[in-house]
Amino acid sequence: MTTLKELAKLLNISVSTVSKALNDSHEISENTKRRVNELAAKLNYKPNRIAQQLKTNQTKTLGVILPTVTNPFFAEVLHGIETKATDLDYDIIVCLSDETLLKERRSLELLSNGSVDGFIMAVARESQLEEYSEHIQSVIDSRVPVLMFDRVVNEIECDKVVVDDFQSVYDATEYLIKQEGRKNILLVSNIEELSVGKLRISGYEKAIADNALKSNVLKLGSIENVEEAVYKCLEDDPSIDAVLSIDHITGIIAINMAKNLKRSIPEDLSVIGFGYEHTHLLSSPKISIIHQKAHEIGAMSVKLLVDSLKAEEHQLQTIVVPSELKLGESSKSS
Amino acid sequence: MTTLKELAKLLNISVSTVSKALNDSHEISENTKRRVNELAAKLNYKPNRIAQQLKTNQTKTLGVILPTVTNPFFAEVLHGIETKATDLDYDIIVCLSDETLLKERRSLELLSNGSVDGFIMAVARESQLEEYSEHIQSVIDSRVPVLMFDRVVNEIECDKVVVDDFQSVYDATEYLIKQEGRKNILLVSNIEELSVGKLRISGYEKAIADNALKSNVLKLGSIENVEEAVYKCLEDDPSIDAVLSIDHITGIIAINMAKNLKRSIPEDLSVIGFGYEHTHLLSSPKISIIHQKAHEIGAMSVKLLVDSLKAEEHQLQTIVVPSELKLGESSKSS
DNA sequence: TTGTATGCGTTATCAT
DNA sequence: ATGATAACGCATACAA
Repeated sequence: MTTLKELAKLLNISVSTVSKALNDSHEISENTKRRVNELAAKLNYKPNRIAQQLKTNQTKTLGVILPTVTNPFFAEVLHGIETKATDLDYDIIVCLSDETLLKERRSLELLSNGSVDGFIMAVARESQLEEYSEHIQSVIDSRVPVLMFDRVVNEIECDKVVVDDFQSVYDATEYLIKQEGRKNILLVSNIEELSVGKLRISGYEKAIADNALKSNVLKLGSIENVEEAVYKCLEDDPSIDAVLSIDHITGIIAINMAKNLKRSIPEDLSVIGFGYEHTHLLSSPKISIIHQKAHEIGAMSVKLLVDSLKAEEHQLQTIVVPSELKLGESSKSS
Repeated sequence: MTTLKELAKLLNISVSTVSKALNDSHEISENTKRRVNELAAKLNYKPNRIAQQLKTNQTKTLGVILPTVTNPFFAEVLHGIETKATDLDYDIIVCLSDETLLKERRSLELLSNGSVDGFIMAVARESQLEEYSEHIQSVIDSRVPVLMFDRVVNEIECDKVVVDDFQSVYDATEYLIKQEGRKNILLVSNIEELSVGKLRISGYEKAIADNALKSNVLKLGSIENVEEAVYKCLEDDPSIDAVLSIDHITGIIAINMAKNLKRSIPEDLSVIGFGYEHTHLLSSPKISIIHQKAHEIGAMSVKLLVDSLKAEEHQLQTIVVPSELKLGESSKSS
């Protein structure tokens, strides 16, 4: 790697002159600038990023801690984060907690030594179950800003970007009832123990209660054979006329099982699930989804965090990114 | 952030004594070590990573450049990379090229200024189509090691980790012919223009030729309505008794379309696709897949790159990670 | 217009 | 056993 010192020596001028020339300082003569820039270009000089970071005491890097990246929701959030960060001239260091408290904690500790200017994170499943968050508070106390998205800890005061979990499911349930005249809506879930799962189920329960219907919830979080469970549930109760899945997988399974049971979709049975960019491609008929704007969630998170990094006075915010009901072929259009 | 200097001042000793004490140097008295360590713990001192990087001239960070992360293959590779890197005490900076040459090039340039000790990358679709790779060669020339996985540029000399694309598809085709007695195998693809796509198709063609059968290839790369195209193809030719998809999506579509056409799977029609961890969950019957060991590919890549970083003399290698045919319910067991 | 000196936080070498 | 000094590469306040 070429350094300022090398350029200076080759040109027989001082390091600071070279530095100023490269930064186009008005103190430097055009002639010198030209000479410096030519040599720099020739030797492919690039200012050493590490040295700059040490000097300016900022890394222009964000720490991103995700529970997993094989879940398409988080994959798409990551895409949004990466795109916006690149836009704003930030790098991202990515850590995966694998849904464990241990790795989440370790990553936070390891990176809060000046490696990053701030964190964007969604809390690991285990951390949520154990309701443990001291490791996160500790980072904030050490004055490294943290932004939480999707899965958040209410007790911690920090910027947050969340989905309208309650409302979107409430609305979808209302849609099935009011627009499609469904009476027996089965809610299917494999994430009932997560904060977002609870909110979504509440949205469903509220809509069901508001319409004086009977709640019907199938929790699959700890079940081995999900397909079989869904199949049996549908088989046992032929009066079920709609399935509302609150995750990105059980909705598709419900469609497949319903077809195996010879139920017509959407005539006999409507199916709505949660989904992302290409979810609908994977089912026939194409599944209707509550589309979480995952990309946008990621982008918003970066924007909010970087804004707070720049501002000296910052008001903590919680931004709600509304979801959108995207009708496919697995439910009737109104 | 607490620094050595602050500790030194509080303890009325010199910076270098503090540094040595914290590094458990034998030159320092036990008593001093104790005092220093206690204060350091109390103030939550952590050595500034950036300063260490500048000093040692290594970042312990790898640049990871992926075409996309919403494709489950790359998501799982990323998981493998992250896990192994954490293991070996490396961080990863992740960039997404979005399949474009522009972003790939930009990321490479931006990070080859001392930000990372080496790169792990899969070439963007656009770079492959345009057969442009000077930006990669240029990084290597500047003495920053690059490792390519999956989608590689043959002309560039560097470490590589690849899948047995040709062989795995050859074997799967043979399996359909020999074990299941299939005669009219339709190959379905939406990645025929990529290096890996070409290799996979060659594997198929070879097996077909070796068995004196008729080749039947459906290329969907630029098609709008994939479902319709697959449906029509199956409808038009009832003699098709097997589908071999070389990507992770068209196999599932083929199953759905075949069911719509009332073909029995696997009695009338076998389906084999490419897949990853949870692919089989998304179809009924569960799809048989050529399972690319994506996680392992990521882990191997990190190991190979880090090894080369440590060695002063390094022999370039190309490692082939064999795939595994995992039978689901969409093909007959032998 | 150019050059000198200083400091970012750490570590290593060389005194004391 | 402890401390002073230099160095990593860069940027900037200050001198010349």
